[in-house]
Amino acid sequence: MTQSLNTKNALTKNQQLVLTILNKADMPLSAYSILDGLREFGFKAPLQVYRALDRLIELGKVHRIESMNAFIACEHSLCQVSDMTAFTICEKCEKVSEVKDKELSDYMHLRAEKFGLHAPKTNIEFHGLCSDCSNR
Amino acid sequence: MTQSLNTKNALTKNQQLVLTILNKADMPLSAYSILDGLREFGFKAPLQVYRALDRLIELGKVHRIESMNAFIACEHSLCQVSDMTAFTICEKCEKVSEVKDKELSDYMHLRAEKFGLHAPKTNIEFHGLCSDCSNR
DNA sequence: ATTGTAATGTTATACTATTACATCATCGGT
DNA sequence: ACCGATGATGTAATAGTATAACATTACAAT
Repeated sequence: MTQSLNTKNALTKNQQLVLTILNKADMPLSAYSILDGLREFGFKAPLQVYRALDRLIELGKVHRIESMNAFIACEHSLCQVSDMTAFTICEKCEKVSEVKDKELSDYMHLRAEKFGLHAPKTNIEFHGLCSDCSNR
Repeated sequence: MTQSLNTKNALTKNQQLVLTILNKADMPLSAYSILDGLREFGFKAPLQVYRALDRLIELGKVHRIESMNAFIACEHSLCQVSDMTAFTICEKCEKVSEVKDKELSDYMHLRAEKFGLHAPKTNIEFHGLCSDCSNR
């Protein structure tokens, strides 16, 4: 049996295109700016973007920045699915950085269970001034 | 001098209406469902809702549930402005509860500074199964 | 009374996301 | 090789969320 184009983890063409444009960007992109960026590769409708994003998020390769309605490529590891994501967001320059912090992640997991929540997936968004902006 | 209708903290009529409908609801409401609920009180346009929400959020009386594009009244205290908000969100019954946890809040503040973020405002959204739903 | 400020009203428009349905490709079993 | 199931894709239409721009009103301070 030949390997399926999409057994479990391989990305489809559309997913690959969306991931590539997100990896190139150094900031979160909106779904529609991804669409515009991919028109030259044949994208024509928002759904093509949203479908790819859904899958990439499921795989942990992309995260959604909830407070911005925008999407960013995972900066960490081999994109394993994690139960916690955290981001710092500068209110001035809008720089977004993903935070990976095992201690924070463990702490959050404990907290969530303390609150009676099972199988938690936690998202944290820190809004403030990044060090560059606060030094100016 | 008579007290201004809106010196510093008093709410305007529109703000009061929006806050009231949110207090009555036991779940987050979208801006447009707030609008619909307030048509009988003369609301006609989304902006009336969004403007009131902006102010109420500024005052800490309302929070935005980022992952739902919806709004919920603050359940705590005298609605003082806090630098951290946290919510548990059940993926099954969609119940949303605000969490107030001084230890968590302090911890987050330390973390944010460790990440080099100044004047942080942090939002946490815990997604999972609430105890009711996970017991079924 | 005049004026500055904030709140409001109103229309139009921009931005974000999903539904619905048609088509195509691939895989597994016969 | 055929068939049917499944998943990916394409496309159009529509639903849902949020803001821009500008006109108007209310009120308190001078």
